[in-house]
Amino acid sequence: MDTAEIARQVKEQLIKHNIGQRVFGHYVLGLSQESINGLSGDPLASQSSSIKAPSDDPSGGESQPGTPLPLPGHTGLSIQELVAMSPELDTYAITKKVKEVLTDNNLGQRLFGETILGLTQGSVSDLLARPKPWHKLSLKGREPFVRMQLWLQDPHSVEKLMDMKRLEKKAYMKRRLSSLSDSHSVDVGLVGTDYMQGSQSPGQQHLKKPRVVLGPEEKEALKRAYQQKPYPSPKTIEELASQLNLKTSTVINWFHNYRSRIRRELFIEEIQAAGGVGGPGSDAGSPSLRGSKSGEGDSCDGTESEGTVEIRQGLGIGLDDQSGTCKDQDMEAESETDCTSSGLAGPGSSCGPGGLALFGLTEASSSSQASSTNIPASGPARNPRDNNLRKKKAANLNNIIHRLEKAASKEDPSEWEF
DNA sequence: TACCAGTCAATATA
DNA sequence: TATATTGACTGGTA
Repeated sequence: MDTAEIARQVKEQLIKHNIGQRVFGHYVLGLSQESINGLSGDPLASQSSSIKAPSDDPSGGESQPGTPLPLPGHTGLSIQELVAMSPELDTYAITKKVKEVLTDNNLGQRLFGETILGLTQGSVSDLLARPKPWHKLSLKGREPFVRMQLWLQDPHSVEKLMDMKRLEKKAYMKRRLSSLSDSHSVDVGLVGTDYMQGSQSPGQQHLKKPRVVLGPEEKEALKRAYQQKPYPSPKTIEELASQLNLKTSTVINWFHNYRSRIRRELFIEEIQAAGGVGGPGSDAGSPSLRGSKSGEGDSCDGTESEGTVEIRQGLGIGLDDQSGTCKDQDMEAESETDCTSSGLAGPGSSCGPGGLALFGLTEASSSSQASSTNIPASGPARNPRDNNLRKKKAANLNNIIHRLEKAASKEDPSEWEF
């Protein structure tokens, strides 16, 4: 888009919603008012590539993230550079602190997400509740944590967010007033939740696909299928889909999501078991360890699965084995055991720095989060969660042993499979 | 091509 | 109303 056009539209929006250039410049672009005034070139190009061009008014209440605040004190560096330069961060401690600050100051996840992180409320909720350990994150995944860290370090962070909150409220009230006085006015540009609730054009409306909501029976069946085979063959997927009256893409998506969320839950379990107190993971609705767990430690051929009979009887599906790769178990075994149980960690090992701990507990955090996540060789279980973890780890160890044995039976090391 | 990480956004729940 | 959950999607990687 033409930069002059962008500038023109931004100007229009600022006037329309009574937002000063100073505020806009400070919060959105990290520039002074004079700089904003003189903008005729490409104001957004100087921002990090991850910082999307403002598509809306930050105080407009629209549920559209993408315009995080400038990085305090680091305006010369892009977020990617900061992430790349960042030392290992304790993501759990960061999210804990952020949650505290937000709660203490009565600041919402939506506002925080949209202004500070450039993420939606749901993503923020997810991040805060289930932070992945630093070393498990990609560069992109680290970005929000760096932003959070910088935000926490900024002495005026709360103050700025409060300002944003006030601005939002003001803009909202203004809209309310104007919509009351002119019920015919069509303000689709910045209508916030109104937009979400259906003020789109009819064209947009009919493009929207209704969200699929899986029923408890369907979920249960899928979980059982997962226990049988975390990586079902196309044939199994087809069968599951037809039995459950779902689209195959829905089944595929469900398996992807479930695998990924289970993996993430394991990180949380590990962190908590390692010393994190309370915090995330105490939820009961996550895909974590309630009935899906057997899939993780089971041998690849599913011999330990408890769902076999049920799924076959319940769905009439013969789960074929040919294409199951056991990759999920492999990965989870890696993430849980490869650093602790043997020398299996390869080039892509997920061990923390120096092989200190399993889930990337930073040196800083490892002191507070116990010395490691290693499986205790023995000792009484402290609570059911510990038992659960122990079981999982034992299952994963079995898996590793199983594969080691398989590997050992091959003479040529190049044939070894891990 | 299959899988994953990360995210959105609709919906459910507190 | 704020937060949590989750199906779907995008883009990257092996």
